[in-house]
Amino acid sequence: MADGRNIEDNVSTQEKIKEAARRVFTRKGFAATRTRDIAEESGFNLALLNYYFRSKENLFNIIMLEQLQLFLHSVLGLLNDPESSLQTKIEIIVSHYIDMLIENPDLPVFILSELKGDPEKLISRAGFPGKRNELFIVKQWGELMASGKLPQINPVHFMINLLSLMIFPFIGSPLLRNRMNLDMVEFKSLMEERKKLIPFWIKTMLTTPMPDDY
Amino acid sequence: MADGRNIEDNVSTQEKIKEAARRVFTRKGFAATRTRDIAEESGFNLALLNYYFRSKENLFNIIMLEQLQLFLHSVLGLLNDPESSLQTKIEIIVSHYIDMLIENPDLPVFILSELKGDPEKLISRAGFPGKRNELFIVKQWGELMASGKLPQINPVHFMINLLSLMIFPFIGSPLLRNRMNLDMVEFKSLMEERKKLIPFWIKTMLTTPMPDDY
DNA sequence: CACCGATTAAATCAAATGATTAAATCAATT
DNA sequence: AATTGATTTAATCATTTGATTTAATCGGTG
Repeated sequence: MADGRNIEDNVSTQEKIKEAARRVFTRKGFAATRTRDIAEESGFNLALLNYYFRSKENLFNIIMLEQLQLFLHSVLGLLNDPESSLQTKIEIIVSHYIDMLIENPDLPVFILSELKGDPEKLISRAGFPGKRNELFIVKQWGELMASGKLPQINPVHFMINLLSLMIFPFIGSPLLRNRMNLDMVEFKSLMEERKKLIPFWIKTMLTTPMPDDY
Repeated sequence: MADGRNIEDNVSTQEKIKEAARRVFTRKGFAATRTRDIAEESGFNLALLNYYFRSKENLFNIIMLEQLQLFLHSVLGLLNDPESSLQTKIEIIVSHYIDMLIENPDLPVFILSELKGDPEKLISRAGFPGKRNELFIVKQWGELMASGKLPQINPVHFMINLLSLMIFPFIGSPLLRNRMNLDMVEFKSLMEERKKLIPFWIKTMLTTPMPDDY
């Protein structure tokens, strides 16, 4: 009965198709994806794709929006939390985000290669937390920097570094694994290590003043 | 005469077509690229594409191989130099590589999204310097770590961090610029700053021992 | 049983696309 | 002037691909 063909079930199959579409789209990108691939991957047939979703574009937009949420929300959401200290904020974000990336290793390449050029249109449609100066973590960082002997570095560098150290390994995973002779198990183990290492690195980067000859 | 139509000139136009192909391919990827786009971009017509290069695939493989050289050689080549110290090696690599990325901002996404899955076939065709344990810089790093009080961290992390901090900003550029309210000029200026910052960060990461509670 | 939405199967369309061809033009060379 | 290779123009082909349609089937509900 859980697999029958009643009215309630169209939610389930519709969801199955969406899941299949997500897998194929994130693996191959929009242009390289054939609607027939999605149909096959879903276990249903082509006609049913257009029965539920009217077009490839439409289906893609739905997927993209959800994946964009997944990609941005956990980071930007937590980054905006006014409760936690800078240090714990970073620890939480890194741990959560690396877990998410291990579950969705194709996500970064998908987002960043499909978003080429005009992110505004899509992003604005999704009500994400604000830009640079609205982010609470930037305010925290600004106060910390103003207070003392921290190196005077544009806070944007700090954000870029945090994202780089978390995300890039997954983007470069195939090449890195090849060049470094890593199998998937070793790679995942390294990523687990980075949950602790990255917050430490970020902290030392922030708190170590640059010598004069730099 | 430099623009006439003699025998020598087919080198020039063949090169122009390849350049056009490089631009379109790196901007849109293989699947989204139409041979007609390349023709238009090159200023020549479709028939001439197949006159010089027999197929889209063939043209793409030529481009991909060259771009792969560009993407890997400067890093892997310099990484293997036994002459320079670790510190200066890093400084040189970062400076050169960021310059190259400013010139070719689409290169990382292109390489890393087209290489999905099976890098071996392409990479092996290009005789690149060796893998993990053959790289001289890894030996240097290993000696340094064995010698003393450096944190005991897998050297692979060090490589990953170096590449992450250099490459990711260009991969995430559209999104970063959008979220951080940066125009292209500010972005490039930040990347220039990073030529000095990244070597410093890497060094502090390497030489700062982790406290016990980590 | 009769009805109904879900789903399939198969055929088909129209457009896009990679590739090829043939004839013409054009510029330099001989 | 004749030759030759580069390049264009335009037409055409075969496939792929997104989309639509129609008729059939299937399973649960009333």
